[in-house]
Parts: sequence; structure tokens; C-alpha cells
Amino acid sequence: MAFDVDEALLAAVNVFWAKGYDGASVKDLTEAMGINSPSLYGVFGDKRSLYLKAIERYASNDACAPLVAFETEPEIAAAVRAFMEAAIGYATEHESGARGCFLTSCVSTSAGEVEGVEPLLRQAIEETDARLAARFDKEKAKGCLPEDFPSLERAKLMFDLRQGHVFRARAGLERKSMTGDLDHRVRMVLA
Amino acid sequence: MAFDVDEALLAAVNVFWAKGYDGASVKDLTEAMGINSPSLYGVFGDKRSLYLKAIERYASNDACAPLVAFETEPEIAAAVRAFMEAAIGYATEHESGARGCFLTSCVSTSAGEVEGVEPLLRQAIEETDARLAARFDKEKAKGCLPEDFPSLERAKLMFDLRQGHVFRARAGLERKSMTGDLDHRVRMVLA
DNA sequence: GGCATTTTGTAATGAACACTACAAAAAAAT
DNA sequence: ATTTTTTTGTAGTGTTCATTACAAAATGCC
Repeated sequence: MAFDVDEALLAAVNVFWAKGYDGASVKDLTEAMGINSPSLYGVFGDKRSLYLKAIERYASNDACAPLVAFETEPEIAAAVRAFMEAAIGYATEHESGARGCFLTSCVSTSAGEVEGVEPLLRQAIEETDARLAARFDKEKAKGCLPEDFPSLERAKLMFDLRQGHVFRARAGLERKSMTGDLDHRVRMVLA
Repeated sequence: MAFDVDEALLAAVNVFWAKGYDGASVKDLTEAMGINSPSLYGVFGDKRSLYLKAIERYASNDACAPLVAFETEPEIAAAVRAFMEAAIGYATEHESGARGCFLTSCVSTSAGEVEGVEPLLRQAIEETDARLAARFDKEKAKGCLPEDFPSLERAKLMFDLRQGHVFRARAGLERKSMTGDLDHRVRMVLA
């Protein structure tokens, strides 16, 4: 039976997320993916290529969940809050059991060692910044935010705050230790 | 000649920082440390024990540089800014060439896999939060901040903002892309 | 100076690593 | 139905891994 490539790739994300690139063996990967190593090499190329594909998949899907929350909530302050809450929830209660964020908590480690990783990280950051800023620009066009509202800087601010939550979650801190100041943070973003 | 244990440990930090725990071989470590493997095992125990000691050393020394900047600057707003600038500088221009922060960019990855790491990370975070909060409490006692100023929450905010810069630095983004909004961030920390 | 300890230098150990080979079975394509 | 492609299942390859052994040299301690 031909295996479901996307399902296998998602399984690979979860292994890399739990163990990092060097800590995840091809045996770990093939077991989680439910395929044999010749199939892994046949379809994905090699371990590093699989890793790059895993990063791309994560960056274009999972990492976007808080973005989607931000984009779909109609009122902007509620949208900022939704982003933060989604990010915290995602980092503390992922269905795979992994904590933090694959990109920040694992892929970062290999940025200087595995060729091709750093550009992907940079791209993911820049695209997230841009996507967050685009929502702010929409609010400005509607007159809900001032014309001189610094969309990109506030987008970066939201992204940076998320990284703090991610690190805390990875270190095992409780969700509720991260939710006490969200009102202030939302105000900070929209000030 | 007996080797300098602290110098060797610092060299180990730099290797682990560049390659992560699994990516750093004992050969890499002994070469950088300038000792032979029986000495590494004799003095430090084994690779994992060395790693834990490297984390502790980093957490009690290097990770503290922005804290020291925050604690030594007499005026509180300038102190907050000094923290941010020191954190950015540290993450982008470390003398070893490493980018980001050892704890966030590398140690995080092994949090769920290497026994003993997660408690150290948690401790480092909590101690940093407390140390930042202590400076705020001092300012409150002096009457420079309001009595109801939420020291711990703002300490956490500063720490979380730092994580954003750390991730960007690790991904290779330029220092100047991170410094455009510091005024706003300082204001929000003290609001 | 003599003895004890540490370090060097080197080699070895057993296991694990990423990746490939290949025949048979299964699935997909025609 | 036949042919082609993919996958399974298994084993093998050469290298690397963390760690230990051990003799000789160097250093530290009394």
C-alpha cells in the first residue's frame, strides 16, 4: 500500500520536535512514520531533506494556528488576544505531547549546522511578521487603527512575545503562569 | 599539567551552543576543551554530566549579562533599555560567534530527552524572572514606581521580549531589524 | 626526593549511525 | 491481464558514537 506522504511527514515533524534533528534517528523516524527506510529515502531523499520538508510543512501549517486565530477574530483587540491565547495553548497542549514550538525549540539548534535551515527559519519569521502586519494594515484601512500605527513593529512585538511563552512552555512551566498579564500585553500591542 | 576546569567548561558551553547536545561529539568537546577523553570523564563524569554543568555555568554567568546591565544602570527606564540592548548585543555578537542564547536556542531541544535539563531550564527562567522583579521592587521602595506596579509580570514581559530577539538572532536576522521599537517596549514595560 | 594523583596518548569495545542493496510482495498504471 | 513502479522486509556497509582500559609522562602533595 502506498503510504500517505503528508501523514508520514507530520509524524516526522513530531519526532524531530521531540528529539531534535541529531537526536532523531532514522529508525525513530521510520517507526513513527510507519514506513521502511528505503521508502523514506525513495520519497524524501535523505534525513536532511526530510527535515527541511518537515520544517516547511510545519511553518506553513501548524505554526500558523495562532495566525489564523488573529486573522479570523473580527475585533482587533480580541484578535490580538486570540493570537496570544492560541500560541500559549499550542505551546502547552499540543496533541502530540510536544511542548513549545518546533521552530524555536528544536529547529533553532540546527540553524548553524544543517545546511538550508537558517534561510527557512528566517523566511518563517519574516512571513509571520508580514502576515501579522497585514491584519493591522487592514484595520488601518478601515479606520480602526490610526494611520500612523506601526504595523510591522507591532507585528514583531506580537511575535516576540510569543517566543517567551514558547520557551516557558518548553521548560515545562504551567499555562496559567503565562496568562496573568495578557490584558497589558494586548494594550501594549495596540498602543 | 592540570587543565583549567572553568576554561574547559566554557569551551564546552561554546561547542554545545553551536551544535546542540546530540550534535556535539565527545571528540568535538575534547578538542575544543584541549583535553583527552579520560580527563573529561575523570573530571566531569560523562557527556551528560558535562552538559548539565555547562548549562549551570551558562545560566549563572553568561545569561546574566543583560541582568547585570539592568541592575547597574541607576535610572529605571534606562535600565530596562540597557537590558534589551545587552540582550540583543549578546544574541547577535557573541565572542564565540554563536548566535541566540544557549538555553533557548540549544538546551530547549534536549529538555524532554536529556534527564535533568528541564528542571535547570525552569530554574533559570524563574530565577531570571525573580531577579528582574527584584529591581522593580527596589524602585517601588524608592518611590520611583507606583506601589501597585506589577513587578513580576513586567519582569516576565522583559524576559519574554528577550526571547523574541534571541530567536531572530539565531535565525540570522540583523541586529538593526530588532532595535526599531525599543522606545515603545521600554514604555510598555514601565506602564 | 619520593609517592600519589592526574593527565596524556593511544587503542579498544560494543553499539548505533545514515544509507544502500536486493528479492519478494503489493500497488499502480496501462 | 500484464507491466511497471513502489513498498516491504531484511540484511549489510563503513563510519562514528560514548565510554573504558592502560602504560607512560607529568604534576601535585607531603
